[in-house]
Amino acid sequence: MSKITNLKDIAESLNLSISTVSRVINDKPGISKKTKKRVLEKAKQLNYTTNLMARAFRISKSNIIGVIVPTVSLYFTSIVLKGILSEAEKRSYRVMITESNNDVKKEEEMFNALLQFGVDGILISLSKNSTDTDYLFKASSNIPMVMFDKVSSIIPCTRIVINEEEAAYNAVKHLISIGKRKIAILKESKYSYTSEKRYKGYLKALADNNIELEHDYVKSCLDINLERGKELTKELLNLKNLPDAIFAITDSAAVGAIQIIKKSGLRIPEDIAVVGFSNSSLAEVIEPNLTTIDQPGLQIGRTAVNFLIDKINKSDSEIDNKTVEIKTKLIIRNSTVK
Amino acid sequence: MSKITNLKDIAESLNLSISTVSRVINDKPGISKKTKKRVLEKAKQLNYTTNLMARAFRISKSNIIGVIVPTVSLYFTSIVLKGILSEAEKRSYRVMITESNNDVKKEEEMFNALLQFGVDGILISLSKNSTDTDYLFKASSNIPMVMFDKVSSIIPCTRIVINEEEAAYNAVKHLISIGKRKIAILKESKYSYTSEKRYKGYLKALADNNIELEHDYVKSCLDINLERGKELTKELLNLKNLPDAIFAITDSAAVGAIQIIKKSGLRIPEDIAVVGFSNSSLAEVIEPNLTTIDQPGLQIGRTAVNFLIDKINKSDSEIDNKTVEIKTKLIIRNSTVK
DNA sequence: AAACGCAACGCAAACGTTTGCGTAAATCTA
DNA sequence: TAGATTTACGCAAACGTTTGCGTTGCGTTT
Repeated sequence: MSKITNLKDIAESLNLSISTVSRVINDKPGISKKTKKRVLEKAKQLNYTTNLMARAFRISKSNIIGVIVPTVSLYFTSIVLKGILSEAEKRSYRVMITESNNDVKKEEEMFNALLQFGVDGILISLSKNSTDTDYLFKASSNIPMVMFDKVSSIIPCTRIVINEEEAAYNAVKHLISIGKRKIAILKESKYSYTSEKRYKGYLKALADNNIELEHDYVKSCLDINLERGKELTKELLNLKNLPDAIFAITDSAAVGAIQIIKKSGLRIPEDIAVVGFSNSSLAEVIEPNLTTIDQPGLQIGRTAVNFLIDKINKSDSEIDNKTVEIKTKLIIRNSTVK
Repeated sequence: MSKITNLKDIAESLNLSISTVSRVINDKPGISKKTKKRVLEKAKQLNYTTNLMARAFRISKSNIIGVIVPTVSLYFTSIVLKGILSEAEKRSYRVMITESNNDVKKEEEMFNALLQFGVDGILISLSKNSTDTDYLFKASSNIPMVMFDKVSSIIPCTRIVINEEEAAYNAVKHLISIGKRKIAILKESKYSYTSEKRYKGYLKALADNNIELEHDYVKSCLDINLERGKELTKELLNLKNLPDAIFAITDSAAVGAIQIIKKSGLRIPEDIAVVGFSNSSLAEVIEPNLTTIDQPGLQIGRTAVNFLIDKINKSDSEIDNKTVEIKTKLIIRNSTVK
């Protein structure tokens, strides 16, 4: 453990005061070129690096931003994180990442932990069933915060989202445009934020095209994934009146649906067309390739960070309560058209 | 911005000294039950939370661990991160995550940045082409560090890895056991650490079974992925003497291989069997399902954190230079057996 | 030559904690 | 009950920075 040199070391070895050394390190005015040069040389010689912990403590600004997500291993989330990391690095912020595991209690714990560590701002994607966001409401005036993906409309802060409803609407409209009218949906329970939004888009697309809602075609579960997608699809295939299309609110559920449909001997998309949501890496691997909504995670992450950092550096702490929508687009593949 | 209460606030409102308050907060001895109770009540009333930044600065221990990975969005990596986060949280450490993007220069930058922020230890998976690990060598005696996945054998620190060579050996042995002898490999260039290890396993399996190496069956590229897997497989299919099996050092490359083979009309596994590496989510989606090596990311992440934290809390800073191997297993699916 | 201005630097407090040491009061010992 | 020990607390320094203010010394102005 070789000694780490600090300002004092440099100051003493040059017969200067700590303040002077500090000022040249931070490039503040009022220093002669000569001493500036001497200090910089000595600093390099002793290979000084500023103790960011001490600085952060002193000026109470850490240059760290905290992130809370339900889980890091979901493909979409990991892409958003990549966007966050790359953009944060450009603006020389570091990132502290935590998981809530869709547990509101844990989410609040993480939030407070990040606050205690003195992060300058927080990026959060809410837990799926996050209903009691009381703590967030209180906190929203105390720390810069931006929400992304799973957001709350009652917390005053900026939100980076896609237009879930419109995206789902377009997906279903596409199904209708290829002649389908008996369209089922695989979704989550009504406590899931994004699921409800997408469900609304589904309903609106049906209504706009004079298709009556068939309740048997609406399949919900608590925590959707590939396995649930299979199960719900099995239930659909047991109906006397089969659907001719399935809109799954998640790519993995769509993949599960496709696997079951294929096993049953029905043809995709002729008998049943399938569309997913997210454009994950599975979409081009499953056969037939999956028609889905492209959800630009990188861009979401990047804009979220940029809005947050802008807010951090804006001393006027008017909490702007705006919602930024990132454009999605429908990627048409063989699960809906040959 | 309501005022954040600190030890002084509590002390003054109770006519106590800051030291006393600090001692009860940290549950140190030498405090009467009565004042302990008074302080705790007041703390709760003013909802005091300790300023971790100040504490970290004072005792120069941050309870933060830094992580450097090539990229967070690779499935395997995101699972490792999940393991790291969950275990770190259990031991009340926070995690700062950074990406090197397989750029050694960036990797060193990130390393130094983490040091400057005063992390207590660093978890690192090296860049693919990391040859000049000089900075790590110097740093290894200054900060607790454990490497995982892509490690260096010359840096003195503990390493959490799988036995890449053995895993690859088993994969190829499996191909041989089902009667294949013309076994091709899709790998990366010789500067890729894991690729080289797996290639060695491939070579050994061939040698142990008296199969001569056919140089045309060894296909390399710089940065392997699904697309590269396709290209290399096309080259293989252009040979006059076709291979009867392909070992891809990555699931995504294996998927690319399968897609090309299917398109060519050849049967899997009868004509050409395919085995991948990692057991990613693609493995059960591609058809036929992919035989592959399960690489237990969660466990790797967890053990890496635990070793690191143990080392952090062991004041005797003997750098133990040990390698921990996490067991892998071959998952046999339809890409090799019907 | 006195007065002034400015450039260049030093002093010292402050950020919120932790902790070694000192000390008063309380308790115990004989 | 005097002395010894223990209990319970306070004092103040320290961690490495940043920064407002004060202080030199020099050159410039009348």
